[in-house]
Amino acid sequence: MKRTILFYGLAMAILIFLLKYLEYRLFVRDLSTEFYVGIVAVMFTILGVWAGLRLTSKKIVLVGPDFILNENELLRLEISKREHEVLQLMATGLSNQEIADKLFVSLNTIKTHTSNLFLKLEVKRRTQAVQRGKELRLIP
Amino acid sequence: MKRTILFYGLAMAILIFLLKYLEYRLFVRDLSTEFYVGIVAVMFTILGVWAGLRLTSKKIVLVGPDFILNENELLRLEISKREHEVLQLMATGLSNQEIADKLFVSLNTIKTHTSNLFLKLEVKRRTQAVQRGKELRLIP
DNA sequence: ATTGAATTCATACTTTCGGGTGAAGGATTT
DNA sequence: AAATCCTTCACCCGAAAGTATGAATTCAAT
Repeated sequence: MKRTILFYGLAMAILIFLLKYLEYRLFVRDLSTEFYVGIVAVMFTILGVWAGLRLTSKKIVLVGPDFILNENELLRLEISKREHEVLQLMATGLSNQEIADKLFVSLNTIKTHTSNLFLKLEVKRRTQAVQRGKELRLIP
Repeated sequence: MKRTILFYGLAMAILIFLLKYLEYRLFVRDLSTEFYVGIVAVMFTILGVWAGLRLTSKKIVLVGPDFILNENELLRLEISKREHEVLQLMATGLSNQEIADKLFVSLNTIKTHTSNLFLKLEVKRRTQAVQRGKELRLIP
C-alpha cells in the first residue's frame, strides 16, 4: 500500500512538472500553442487509457465472475421465487432432502418444486436442470 | 456494424467540432489558454478512459470462455482416462444408462466408474462431482 | 513372467429421484 | 366473494443412482 501511494505521488509530480515545464516553454514562445495542446491531449489520453485499464482490471479481479440474473427468462418460463431458490440449491449439488432441511420444508415439497422446475425447463434430470439454468443465466 | 461506424463517425465529428470551436474562442480571446487546455485535458481523459474500457471489455469477451485442463489434478487424484471421460459425459447431464450406451459398455461398468469418481472427488452425488470437476478444471 | 493398475461386468441391496395425483391453506387479483 | 397462483404436503410407484463385494480380462511396466 505504501509503495503504491509513493508511486502514484511520484507519477503525479512528474506529470505536473511536465505540464508546468511545457507551460513555461509556451510562455517564452519556444512552443506553439497547437503543439502544446497536442501534447496535453496525448498525455491525458494516455492517462485516461491507463486509468480505464486500472479500473476495469480491478473490476475483473474483484467482480470477475459476475453474474447478472436474467429475469426475463424467469418470467417467460414462469418460474416462481421458491422454485428459483430450489434451483440454486440444486446447483450446489445438494440432494432433495438437504434442500428440504435447508429451507425448513418437507421432502415432498421439494420434490414438487423440482418436478415443476423440470417441466418448465424442459429437462428430465437435475443435472440437466442445472445446465439449463446456467445457460439461461438463471443461476451463476 | 453500420450503426457503430455511424456512431463513431458522429462522435468524432462532434469532438473535432468542439475542439475547433474552442480554438476559435481562444483565438478571439474569449477564452483563457489555461481554460482551453483544461477542457482539452478533461476531454481527452474521458476519451482515454472510454478507449481503455472498450479495449478491455473486448479482451474479456475474447479470452473469456477458454478451458485449459488441469492435468496435475487428474494425476494427483489418480483419475483414469475412462473415469475422466465418464465425468465429462456426466457433466452434460446424461444418465448412467445413456453414458453406458455412448461408450458401448454396460450400465454396471458406468456405475463402477462413477462410484470411484465420487470417492476420488470426495463427493456423494453426481451434481457435486460436476461442480467439483469444474472447480478443479477437470472439465470445461 | 509377475505384478499392478485399469477396465470390464455381475449381483444384491439401499437410497434418491422423478412422475402422477390430489389437496389444503394463504396471498393476490378481479 | 370468487378465481387464481403459490406454497405446502402426502402417498404411491417405478426408475435411476449409489454402495458393497467379488471377479475376469487386458495391458503396461518391472
